[in-house]
Amino acid sequence: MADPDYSRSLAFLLSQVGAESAGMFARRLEPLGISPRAFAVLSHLSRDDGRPQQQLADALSIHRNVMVGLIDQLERDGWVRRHRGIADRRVFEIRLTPEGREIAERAERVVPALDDELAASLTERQRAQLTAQLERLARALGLERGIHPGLAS
Amino acid sequence: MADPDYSRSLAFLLSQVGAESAGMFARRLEPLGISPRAFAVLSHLSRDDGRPQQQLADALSIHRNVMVGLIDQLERDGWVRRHRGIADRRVFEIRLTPEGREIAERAERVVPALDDELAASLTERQRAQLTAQLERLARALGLERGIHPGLAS
DNA sequence: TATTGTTATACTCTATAACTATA
DNA sequence: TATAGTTATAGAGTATAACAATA
Repeated sequence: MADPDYSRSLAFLLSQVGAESAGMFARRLEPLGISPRAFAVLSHLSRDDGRPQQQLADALSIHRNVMVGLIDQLERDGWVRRHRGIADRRVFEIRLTPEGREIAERAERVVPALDDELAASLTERQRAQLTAQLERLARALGLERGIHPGLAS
Repeated sequence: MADPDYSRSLAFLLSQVGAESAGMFARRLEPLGISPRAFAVLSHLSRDDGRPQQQLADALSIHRNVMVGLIDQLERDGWVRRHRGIADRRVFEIRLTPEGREIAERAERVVPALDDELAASLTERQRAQLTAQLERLARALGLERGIHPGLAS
């Protein structure tokens, strides 16, 4: 039987390769005991520590109800702690622990390693072209830097 | 606050743009009343009608237990029918109805239309390069033509 | 014994709404 | 009244195992 017509389509290839890339990323995070969503939170905090839960949820397009369980898990793992806000006593500021900062750094090293692995079949020039075109595409589609639609809820 | 380092990574961009492409595809199928999985089944049948459920499941990497509900729905919609196999009376051969063949053709037209929309911000040359590199990447990653890892179960 | 299709069960996710404490 | 965080509930989806019919 012939290959389906759509198997060479841009939409299908983007979706197919993207799902595989997301899967590879999740599998490489698994030994560290963190989910892709937990990665997003840890990485965000490592650049901007002490954000309230609500702001974290907004920034990552994750529903605040879901954020509760995420932070619960990260707190259980000892990577973040909730600190009651002083100016506004309704909020919990989320701060990385030293262990949390370390796991965030380890997790972020997964990204360039995976990039190299993904690009192994491409020349340096092809890799740079592909990255640039994907970024142009992301902007044209209205996707924001660092916000993954697959994590939204 | 600065953009995260990973926002320009190949892995992140592939995953980000891929998830958006998959979402756009699903939203464009929705008015036709079919899910991405139903699309995969209909499209497969339009090229190779009358396959048993088990072979459909294998070909699309969808678990046979899930295939039962999928075929139930397609049958309820009037787009396929189960025919008891003659040579092997255990199997149900799945055949498109005339209405099913028509909806399959309409659904398949969604793909080139979405491709054009996705590529609107690229030159013809860039689009061809991007498609070629994604296809090379898909083969290098061991992905098979027309098999979407996100549909697997 | 193995395979096809099916069903039942439990488990995970998620969406929605409602609650509390603060503002 | 509105907002931050939380909890409860129900619904969708999925994985696992087991079943009947046939090979």
